[in-house]
Amino acid sequence: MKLRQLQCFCAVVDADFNISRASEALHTTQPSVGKHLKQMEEELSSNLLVRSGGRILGLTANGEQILVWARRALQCTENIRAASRDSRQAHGTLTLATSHTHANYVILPAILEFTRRFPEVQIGVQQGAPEHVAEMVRSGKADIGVIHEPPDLPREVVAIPFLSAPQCLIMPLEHPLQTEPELTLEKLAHFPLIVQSKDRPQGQRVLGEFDRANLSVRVSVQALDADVMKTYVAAGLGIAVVPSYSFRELDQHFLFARDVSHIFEPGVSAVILRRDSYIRKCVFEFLEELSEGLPRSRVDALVTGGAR
Amino acid sequence: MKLRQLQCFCAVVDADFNISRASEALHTTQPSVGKHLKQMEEELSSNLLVRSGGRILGLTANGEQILVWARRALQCTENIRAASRDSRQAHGTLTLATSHTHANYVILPAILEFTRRFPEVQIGVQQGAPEHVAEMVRSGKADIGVIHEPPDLPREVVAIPFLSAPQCLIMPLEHPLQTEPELTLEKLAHFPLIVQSKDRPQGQRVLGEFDRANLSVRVSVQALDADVMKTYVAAGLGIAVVPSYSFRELDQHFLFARDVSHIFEPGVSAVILRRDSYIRKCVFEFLEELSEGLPRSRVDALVTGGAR
DNA sequence: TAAAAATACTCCATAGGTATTTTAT
DNA sequence: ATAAAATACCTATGGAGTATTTTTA
Repeated sequence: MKLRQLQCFCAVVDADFNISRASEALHTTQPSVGKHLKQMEEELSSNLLVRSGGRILGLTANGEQILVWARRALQCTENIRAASRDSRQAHGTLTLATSHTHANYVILPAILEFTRRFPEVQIGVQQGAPEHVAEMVRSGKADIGVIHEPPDLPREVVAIPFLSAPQCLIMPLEHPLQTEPELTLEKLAHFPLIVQSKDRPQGQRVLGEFDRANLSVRVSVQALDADVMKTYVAAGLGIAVVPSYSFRELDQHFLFARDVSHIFEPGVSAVILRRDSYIRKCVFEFLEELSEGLPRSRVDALVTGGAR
Repeated sequence: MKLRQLQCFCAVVDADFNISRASEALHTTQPSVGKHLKQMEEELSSNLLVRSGGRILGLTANGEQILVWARRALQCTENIRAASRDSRQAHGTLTLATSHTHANYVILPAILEFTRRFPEVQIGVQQGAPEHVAEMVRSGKADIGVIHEPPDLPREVVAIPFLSAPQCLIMPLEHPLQTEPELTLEKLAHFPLIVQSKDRPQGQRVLGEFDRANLSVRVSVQALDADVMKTYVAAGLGIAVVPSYSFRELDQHFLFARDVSHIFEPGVSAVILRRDSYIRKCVFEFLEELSEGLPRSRVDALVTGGAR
């Protein structure tokens, strides 16, 4: 068996069972790919592809199984190359995919410290919705994803929680809730609320709490990140629940914040990493910078088979 | 990169960094292996092996990492071959590794039904201590391991619990505990006890219960399996705690059994499978025969990355 | 008839072998 | 002095390409 055979096999599947197109993708010729396939089937003495005359229609049951292993084998060789590249020079670009809120508050200190220690490594920060972040990590376009308590993730990816932040309620200065002796869900429900869009974990969590208590609440604006929410709250559009880390010293000039961790579950942040991929040294460095709870040993164990 | 290169690299590591011996293991020549290594290092433009003059002393840091991926890649190709072999004919031998007790009681019905449905597949049953069973599965000498609530397992292996059996107390006929209105740990402690050796999960569980209650108990015999325990109990050497499935209709002529599930935790049986290996169709067939709780979908999910 | 796969044939790279030299215990 | 790795050199396989035929949608 040759790696080239596996490569051709996967390429043909990826090219919708068109050998000619697969050969283009591999920068080679149609007869070459065709021969490799034939040879592979011969070596394994079993049919991998369903052929009807001159055309290929799909995979046999056996072909389906083998495709999985072939992909993994190729991924391994990719990882070997990546590991060597990484061992030669620790330069390159570290790509993070995250939410606006995390980019702005949670990972900023890590980025500052990381760039100080490894000025030769460029950092790219991509932003997007949680599913988008997960997809970027899955596809390898990002090295690390950082998001709130992830929804269901593709299995090629692992989430490692590293931060649990209490929630706080923010309101404009002079707001009646500022002096309210004890905050309850009922009391919050009297005021218009600014929340994250319902498809974000943070928005779901907050609205879900009202739902569960059977309280109807008026949502004045759906925003995407804590900064916008803060701006809107300061403008008097309503009150909002945000993770405590997003309320800064400076914000006291416009906003008043009160702890509501007795009402809302803390927001859990997790890093997302691709399984079964080589993870570069600089990724481990960054993770250790991001949180004490992400030492190389733990991350390694979770990404590799360990306590998956 | 060529699979042969990876093969040579792994072989050299396995041969304690002796190229000549590695070449023998690969049924080829020393210059051939040497050239592959050199070429691989060249392609990756990084040193994998620590050389001192003409000798190889060990792996570089990078070599260590790459070894892992190389092994996996080769494992994948092995799985591809296995999958094809399996798809051609579902014959061959299915090897089970298990404890005496499981062999005798738990898996017997599955074996009967399996051999009826697949007479062309031979079944080999190996017996051993739990660690031994796990090792056989790990090394590929057995397809399936079946043991009691496993201790810590090598990570190349997964345990899937599929049976939880209440414990029962067995005693000779006419034994005073037979008419005792309510069984307690204290009352059991008055009689000599026959237990599994302390290094077996079942023995640990039973003795642990007495320990936790700070009760001293006289162990008359340490046996290895439920059959021997039953024989000894019938011979009047003491009482014993065994999984309920090991008490059969026929045993009533010699023994009396009472449920003690309120005192002892149920015994959990699990199948042990190798991770990251191709699993033959007949293995899935057998598992489905063994328990309704082991459908292919679940097993597949656990053995592959899923909820590891 | 057009597009895709199979076939035929050529060429060259290279894997693998033998024989030999170099190097280190 | 011995054992192991590197080097030199040879051979044959097979991988990649071009050109062509076959097949089917």
